[in-house]
Amino acid sequence: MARTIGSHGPTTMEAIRKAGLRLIFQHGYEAMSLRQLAAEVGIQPGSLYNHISTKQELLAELIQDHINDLLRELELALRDRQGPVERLRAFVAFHVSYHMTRKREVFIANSELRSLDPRNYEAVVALRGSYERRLADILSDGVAQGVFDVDDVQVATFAIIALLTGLCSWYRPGGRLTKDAIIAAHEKLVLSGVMPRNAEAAQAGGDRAAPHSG
Amino acid sequence: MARTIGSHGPTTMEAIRKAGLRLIFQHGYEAMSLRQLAAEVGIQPGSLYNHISTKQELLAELIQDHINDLLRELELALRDRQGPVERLRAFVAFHVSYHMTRKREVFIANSELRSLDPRNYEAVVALRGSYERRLADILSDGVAQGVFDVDDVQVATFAIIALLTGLCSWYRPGGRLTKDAIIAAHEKLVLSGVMPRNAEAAQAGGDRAAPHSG
Amino acid sequence: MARTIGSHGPTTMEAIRKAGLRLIFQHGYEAMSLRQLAAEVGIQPGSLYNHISTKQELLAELIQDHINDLLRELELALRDRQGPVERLRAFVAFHVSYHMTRKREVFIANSELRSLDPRNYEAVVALRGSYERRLADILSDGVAQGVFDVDDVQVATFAIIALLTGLCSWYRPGGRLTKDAIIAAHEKLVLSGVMPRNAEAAQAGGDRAAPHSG
Amino acid sequence: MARTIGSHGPTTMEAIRKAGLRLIFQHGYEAMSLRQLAAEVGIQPGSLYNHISTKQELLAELIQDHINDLLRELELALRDRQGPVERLRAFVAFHVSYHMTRKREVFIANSELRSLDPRNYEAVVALRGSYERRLADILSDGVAQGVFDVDDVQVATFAIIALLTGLCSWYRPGGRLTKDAIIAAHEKLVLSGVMPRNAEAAQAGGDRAAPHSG
DNA sequence: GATGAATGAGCTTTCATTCAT
DNA sequence: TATGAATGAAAGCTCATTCAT
Repeated sequence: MARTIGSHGPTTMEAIRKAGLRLIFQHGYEAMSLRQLAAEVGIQPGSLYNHISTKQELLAELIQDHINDLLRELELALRDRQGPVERLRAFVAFHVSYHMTRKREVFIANSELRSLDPRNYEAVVALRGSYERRLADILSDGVAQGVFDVDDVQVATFAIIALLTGLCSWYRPGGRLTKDAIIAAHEKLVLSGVMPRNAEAAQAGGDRAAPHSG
Repeated sequence: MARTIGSHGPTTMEAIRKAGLRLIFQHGYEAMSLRQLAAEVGIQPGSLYNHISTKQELLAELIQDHINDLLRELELALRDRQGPVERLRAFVAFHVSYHMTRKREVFIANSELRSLDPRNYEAVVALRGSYERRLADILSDGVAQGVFDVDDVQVATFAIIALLTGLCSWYRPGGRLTKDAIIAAHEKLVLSGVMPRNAEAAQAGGDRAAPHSG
Repeated sequence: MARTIGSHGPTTMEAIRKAGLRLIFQHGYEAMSLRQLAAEVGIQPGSLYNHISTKQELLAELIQDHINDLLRELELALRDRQGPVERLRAFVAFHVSYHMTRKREVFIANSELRSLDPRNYEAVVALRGSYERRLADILSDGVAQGVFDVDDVQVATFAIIALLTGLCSWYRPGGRLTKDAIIAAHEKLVLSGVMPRNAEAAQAGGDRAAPHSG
Repeated sequence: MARTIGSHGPTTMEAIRKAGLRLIFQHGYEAMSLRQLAAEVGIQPGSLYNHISTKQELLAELIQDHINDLLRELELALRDRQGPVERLRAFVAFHVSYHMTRKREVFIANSELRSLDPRNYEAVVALRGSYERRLADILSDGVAQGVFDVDDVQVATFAIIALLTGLCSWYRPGGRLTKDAIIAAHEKLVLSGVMPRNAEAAQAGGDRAAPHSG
């Protein structure tokens, strides 16, 4: 508990991750220098290497941890949700909500993929693929059951994820809209987008009190 | 093409822009070195400065030119289109089509904004704002006329643009789907997303033979 | 011919080689920093890279050039020399003489071999091998003709080269002995060492049971 | 052997010396990092400092201990040997034998002298001088008694030591020749080299006008 | 005696940029 | 317009060493 100069113990690694997240989000991975990072943390550049093995590995870790969290939490969010409509609604609500609270991780995981070396790149893309597949499966089920009408499930999957992820680039906490309003707006856009017109399919209704609305 | 080594005349600048586009798309602005760029063009690094004034200005020019083109061509695409529905359909078709043919410029203009210095940044963001406003206006009109039903025009604007722009990250020419099929899929997603349910709103019809479909 | 600041043109590379030779001789390759080298030459560290591709390649070049020179000049020194005795004498005189005038190159080529990366190492060792073979051939011929008497040609080859090369570690120009005296002393040692004692001089015999032979 | 990880007690120092010897022999003093050394020993870099005071002092100690051993054992090897010829033979046999069994120490003591700081350097060079003097004395005695014929005792001393020490750079245990054969070969070379050719063997003469003698 | 985290200096190398030729 | 050599700053990383625990 001494904590004399600079930071100590397990705390330092946490500080590095936090500062790294911020700096990469702000300037990009290539543009962030380890000198900057060290200064932010309050240690000497060389001291970073007591905690990370490489700038590249720091990036990989940040991205991989994020994607693992994302997958794990998606699992929780979808547990107990039945039927394509309810599951899609849950997916949207979860995705938007997660992206609002972990904007930086999400942004980095999307925009700095190209800075990963091939080995790390493959690993992350594989994980991301399994996230996308969750949505694709929901859409496929919906199409099969006739509750969704989409020309191409693949295209719709990419489009929906892009739509939802776009949030990161404009959302600021404390903005004009409440979290729930934002979630509701996206739910409506997405659900309308994939449900068949004219039929009264989506009973929608007031019951869609968002998960995560707490 | 032709003029291989030590290329000269007006061609050199064109070669620089082309190579710059490719390299920035591939590696990112920060990660692209002028040495790489010069090598790609077939000249010495110092010779670049006979054509550009700064790495920063090269980026700014590439992005600004792109956004100007985008705006100009959008204008053409919307000319003669009447009514929110038709105009939205035209917007989507134009945006998707443009993004398919100029993927690199689009991607750079989105992802390298943060690398612009403040002066250039402001200029570009302003231009981008006026592009977004075109879509926002269409949506507002549609809401006013009761043909669109969106919770929040601002959110919908961002969402639609993100949805459409996402295309750049997966589209490869010669893929599974034709250009027209991709355009159609996006039109359907977007239009459905913003048109009110139950009413038979979208008169759709065969007339939507896509602009740019040539 | 302007020569404004720092050094220019082909001269710089020559200055780098010269300074490199001196510094590596003095401190060793690992201990010589490119900052030192650049300072010695009168340019910035980064500017070295306009002339060399790598610290490693500089070393390799210095060593390789030396060995090539050595081989080429040995060829000249042996041309027209007939018979093992005369050829051995010429070899010794040449080797000693060369080592006195190019002490630094010789020393580096012997002591910094281990700092070469494998590719360069192989190349240099091969060249060195062909230098050694010249001596081995002379000895073999002499033995075949009965003018030399050595137990093992290989061992003798190594021993003679070591003997002669040892010169580099004590010779200073302007010392107690003239160049010719030094050459003469070495010729005598070597020639005597390999020529048969016509009488029964070394009674050798079983009594030389080695100390430490246990 | 045993005591694998985090080895402690008097053993650790021994492990450090052993590993240090190996690493310095292999990579050179400058190129060996204490991190490498610690890893080899199985402790953390910082822990080395419970055993050594400085990287420099470790080197000095290794070299000094070696030279002291060398001197002590030479004393034993020469005890009871009478007469220049017998003493020279004993010297050669001892030197070769010692160099075959302690190749690494010998090599380091020769090649890393320049890495010693001035104080340590002086001390070691003084010890080495007294080793060389043993040989010089033998040669001088022999010349005085007329059993040796050398042009210059100093040169001969250096040459013989270089010849014998060269062994370290090619000898590998288990090679083509037995230890005794190697010793015999060197004895013959050296003894022949310094003993007078009873006849007019080396006619020396003016004809040895050296190439390069210009 | 060992550890883990820190320091501060230094490393090789790359960078954008300049400029005389 | 192109070149080749230079600059000055900075990059990622390694080093010997220290020291509280």
